[in-house]
Amino acid sequence: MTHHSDQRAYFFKIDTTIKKIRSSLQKMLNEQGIDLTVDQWVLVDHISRDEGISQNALAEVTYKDPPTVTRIIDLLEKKGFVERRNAVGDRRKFNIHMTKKGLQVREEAFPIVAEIRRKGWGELNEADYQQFVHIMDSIYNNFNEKE
Amino acid sequence: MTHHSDQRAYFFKIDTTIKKIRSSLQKMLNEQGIDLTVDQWVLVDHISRDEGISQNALAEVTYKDPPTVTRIIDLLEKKGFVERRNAVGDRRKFNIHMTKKGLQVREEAFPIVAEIRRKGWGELNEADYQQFVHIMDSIYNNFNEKE
DNA sequence: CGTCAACTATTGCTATGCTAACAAATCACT
DNA sequence: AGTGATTTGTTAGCATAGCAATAGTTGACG
Repeated sequence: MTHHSDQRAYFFKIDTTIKKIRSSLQKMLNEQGIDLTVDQWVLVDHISRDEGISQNALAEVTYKDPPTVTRIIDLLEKKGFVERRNAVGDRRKFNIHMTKKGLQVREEAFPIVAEIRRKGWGELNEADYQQFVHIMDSIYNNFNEKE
Repeated sequence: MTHHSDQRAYFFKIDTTIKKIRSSLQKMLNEQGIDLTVDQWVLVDHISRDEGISQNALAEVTYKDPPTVTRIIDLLEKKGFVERRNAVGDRRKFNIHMTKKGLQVREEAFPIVAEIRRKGWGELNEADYQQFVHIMDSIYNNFNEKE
């Protein structure tokens, strides 16, 4: 209790920081007239890097729940950005593919995402990045261990 | 683009880390039979440290939207943990106060929150904390600046 | 004073997250 | 083959988040 300046605040700081990043990115996407939410972008980005991925696999790599993935894919399909194709050999599965329209939106969004990323990281350097990864991974892993 | 190991990942890492902290805390609260969500806890904690605070002020200190605060207070009031009292001299405002029951829940939740906090921070030290604050604040502030 | 601007809280709408329950399909194992 | 367990995706319910719009008050200022 003694030596951590204000250990109490770390949850709060992470929370407000991620909110800020999300809202900045969302605002920028809106301003550019790109019809994607931040989470929809995350899926679009993954799908276009791994065409035909299944929904469960998508859930795993994006750390989202299967129900969440179902709904985001529903929305993306409604917008005509991706399509579900029946997987051969397993009638439970779908393979998710980008449409031409989806690939086009991805091209439009990509530089914006890169810009936000760059802007957020700012003048932080490689050593900061190493420290950052160390701390985040450490916190994350502390919750995977037994008592 | 060259020197940040995988700069692309920092958004993702923050996002998954905060989710992990939240879910661990929520699970612990549930296991102890405490009828609070993480966000409800955040408000309860603030209110009990600042009895009579207004909803807008609560929104500001917790970095939540006024509508979100309205709805969380609704839930807390329904559970009998807090109460809205009309502010003297301004009929638009409410002063939010803890009830006896609310203070009791807070006492139960407090050590759990402290334990989760301790567990998450683990073996990280004071220097890590300084770095952590530096990096998070830096990212946050980078989004408040003009171009 | 009187009007218009600003403030406080609320409501509605959409999206996401988490849990639980479920249907359909597939797998494992006898 | 046949039964039970597992996997895949979906649906439903609740909580949170953000945005827009609004009602009721209060404040500022000519």
